[in-house]
Amino acid sequence: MVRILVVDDEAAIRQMLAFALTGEGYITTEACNADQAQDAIHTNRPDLILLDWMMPGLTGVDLARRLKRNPETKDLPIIMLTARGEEHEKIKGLDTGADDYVTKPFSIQELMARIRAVLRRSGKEKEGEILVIDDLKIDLGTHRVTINGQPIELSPTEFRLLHFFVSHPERVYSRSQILDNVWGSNVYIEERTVDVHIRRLRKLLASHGFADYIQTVRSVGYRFSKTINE
Amino acid sequence: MVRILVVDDEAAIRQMLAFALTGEGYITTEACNADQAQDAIHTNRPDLILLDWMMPGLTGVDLARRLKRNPETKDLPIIMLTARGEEHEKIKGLDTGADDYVTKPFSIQELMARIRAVLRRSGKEKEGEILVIDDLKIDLGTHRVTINGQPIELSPTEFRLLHFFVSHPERVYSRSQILDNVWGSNVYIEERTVDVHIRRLRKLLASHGFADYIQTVRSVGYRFSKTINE
DNA sequence: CGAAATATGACAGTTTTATGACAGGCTGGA
DNA sequence: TCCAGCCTGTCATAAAACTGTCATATTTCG
Repeated sequence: MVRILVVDDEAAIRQMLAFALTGEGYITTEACNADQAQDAIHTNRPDLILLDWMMPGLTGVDLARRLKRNPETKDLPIIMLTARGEEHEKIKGLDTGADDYVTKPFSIQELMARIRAVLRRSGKEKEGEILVIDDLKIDLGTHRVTINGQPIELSPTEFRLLHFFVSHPERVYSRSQILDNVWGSNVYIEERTVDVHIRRLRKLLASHGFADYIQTVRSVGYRFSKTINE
Repeated sequence: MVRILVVDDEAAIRQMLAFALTGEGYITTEACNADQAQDAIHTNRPDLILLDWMMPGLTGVDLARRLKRNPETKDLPIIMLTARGEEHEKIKGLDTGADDYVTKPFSIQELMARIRAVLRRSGKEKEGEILVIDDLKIDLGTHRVTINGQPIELSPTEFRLLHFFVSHPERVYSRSQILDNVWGSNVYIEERTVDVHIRRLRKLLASHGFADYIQTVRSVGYRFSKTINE
């Protein structure tokens, strides 16, 4: 489950990118300025950032520099979107810390290729990763979940939800945070729907003896935790 | 538990904001003019102030300046609400000391994003904090309370109440101050209700060997304190 | 002792979450 | 293209959990 944050002040471009990325199986979040972007990065850390070079207010370059300066965010890969007129080479020389550049207008294929390349370089790619918690294993490469060796059949959404929980254990997430992380922002879905998916996931896990890991934190949200609370 | 003070002379706007903020998990207090605001700031220090720029009497700008001049309040982040006609740029130049500006009409999302951004900058964000007093730990990230490692189950209100006490120890609070801080102002609740919640919290803490920390100060209120008084 | 203030236990109304059912959408095949 | 079957988002409803208030004890203090 790779999450991509799209930062661009033009709604049309954001939407186009979101559409294309979603189609490729990425989860997208949008921000229309640097502030919103920072916000999104903190509440819902993406795996990669597509950043428009020109934006009103804090520009993409500034934001990139700032992110690269902060140790907490400096490993977040950034792909900068630049307009043709802006002289690629010159920009590259600016030492913004971006990991790659794409010149508008660009083809979707080209962008996707670069995204994959950057993700591969940053090691964030899904290949080969295996998450383990107790007897639960999530193999991202084969997209397979097993408990104690026994495979479990999960629907796509269940898989993403479990993946999210396993990679963010112990912390409470509100329903809307869960929606953002698992469904991607810019979807409008009833918050209660999260409950339903939680139930489905719980039922599946329970039927394999892996119960009580998804805990309800009343009036806050849910938490995935090994420590059973009494 | 982040508290936000909303200062605006129009009741409708105050209510709308209070509703939206409460929905996001903030505790809100309202004031309809600068005087009330100052009052509220002293009896119930907020973590952030939403301040209308135009108000009868002392305007938002004046109040902001005053707060920023006072060393005790100068670190309180302020977000100024301005009407469109008021020329953003000009206002920014006024050196009011506000930390950010939002132009009316604004979208709730935008406001929330800016609030989070400002809170983040001021380090007041809820994430990751862990409060400790003796063997009592409150982990805001996982929303978990433990005594000596043993988890305690608290209801939402109990959690907020304990959180408030632990972050404001060694000081007496009247029942109405407690109501303001834990329930938010603009709720109409019997003062005696505080007693009941205190009792519930005491009982829970006592059952885990953490008794006598919440002390009754007769005819004044309650105090959370390590130093047991005789 | 008597008034005032606080602690308690019980309770009913609310709020929040869990569940079961369902219909539209989508997918892969026929 | 059409169909069967799986996914999914939403509801209505049931089930829990939480809360605010009261009436009634207890305690405190002059």
